[in-house]
Amino acid sequence: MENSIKWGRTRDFFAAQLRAAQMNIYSHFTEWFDDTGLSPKQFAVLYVISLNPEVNQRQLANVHSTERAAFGETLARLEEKGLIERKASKTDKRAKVASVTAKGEDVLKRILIGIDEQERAFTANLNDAERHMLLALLLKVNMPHRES
Amino acid sequence: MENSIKWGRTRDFFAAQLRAAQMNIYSHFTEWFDDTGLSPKQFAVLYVISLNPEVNQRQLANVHSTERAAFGETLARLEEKGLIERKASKTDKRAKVASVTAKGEDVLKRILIGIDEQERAFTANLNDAERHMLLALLLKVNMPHRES
DNA sequence: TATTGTTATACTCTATAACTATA
DNA sequence: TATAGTTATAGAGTATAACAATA
Repeated sequence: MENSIKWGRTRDFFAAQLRAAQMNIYSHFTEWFDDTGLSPKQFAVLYVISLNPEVNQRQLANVHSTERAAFGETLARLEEKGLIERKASKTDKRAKVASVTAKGEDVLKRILIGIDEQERAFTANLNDAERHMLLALLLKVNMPHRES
Repeated sequence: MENSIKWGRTRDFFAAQLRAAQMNIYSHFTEWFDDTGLSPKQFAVLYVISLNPEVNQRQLANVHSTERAAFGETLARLEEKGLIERKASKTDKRAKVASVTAKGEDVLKRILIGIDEQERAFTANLNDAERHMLLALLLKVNMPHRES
């Protein structure tokens, strides 16, 4: 019964395979780093803030291809967890700059120590050459390209 | 200023690149097929239903790796749009089977006609060999593998 | 006038738990 | 007892529009 499902061309569609891969890595990541309570996006945001402590919210939102309004919510969640702090920019009173707290640095460090192993485990079906190829192809796809 | 953002290892992480790719194709798909009002997932669900009109909701949910409760909501949205119908199974009074309406078939047809062009446009940075390679690698990653 | 961040609003997707009808 | 589907609840993520403060 379960085996009689017809898939048609489902497996040929990038949209479907990318979505499946993204859901899988989301689950894998949150399970692997369960103690931190962070999602892949929250980790990425925390990581970029730690590298750019003087950057304002709009710039951070741009980096993560997210609207200002939605991105403010993401930052609010990180702030509620005590992982970042926000304060007014010294040079522009409209802007806020975020910085990672000591607790945030600790969480970040734990993920950075484990992330390579986590990603290798996630891509356990691939050998090293395939792993590098997949990452390179994803980067290439994600590069901005001319509108058709 | 915008250019001084430090990315660190962000571009090395599968989690970040898969998430970016999935967001990009979601935007591209919904823009390309704006007149249908469907998301990639809704299209995939509609497509699988059209191929498997006698399959119940639990089986459909399994195909799409979604919990029964959440999947019921997805079907409810398709039903509200008049693209599918649900009726009780003849063989199991607990179960429901979904089928695509005439309107649903029309929407599905429009997407299926354009999907190859849409996916080629989305992967405009890749040549044919790279495109096939990317899809093959995604399929391989998405294959179930042993727990470590 | 334009920009930064916020608030309000809305929709999709995800999950868990408890419920009902049936098997 | 177990299963199919629903409802209730919660949270993350996404987006648009309107607003106050500032540039």
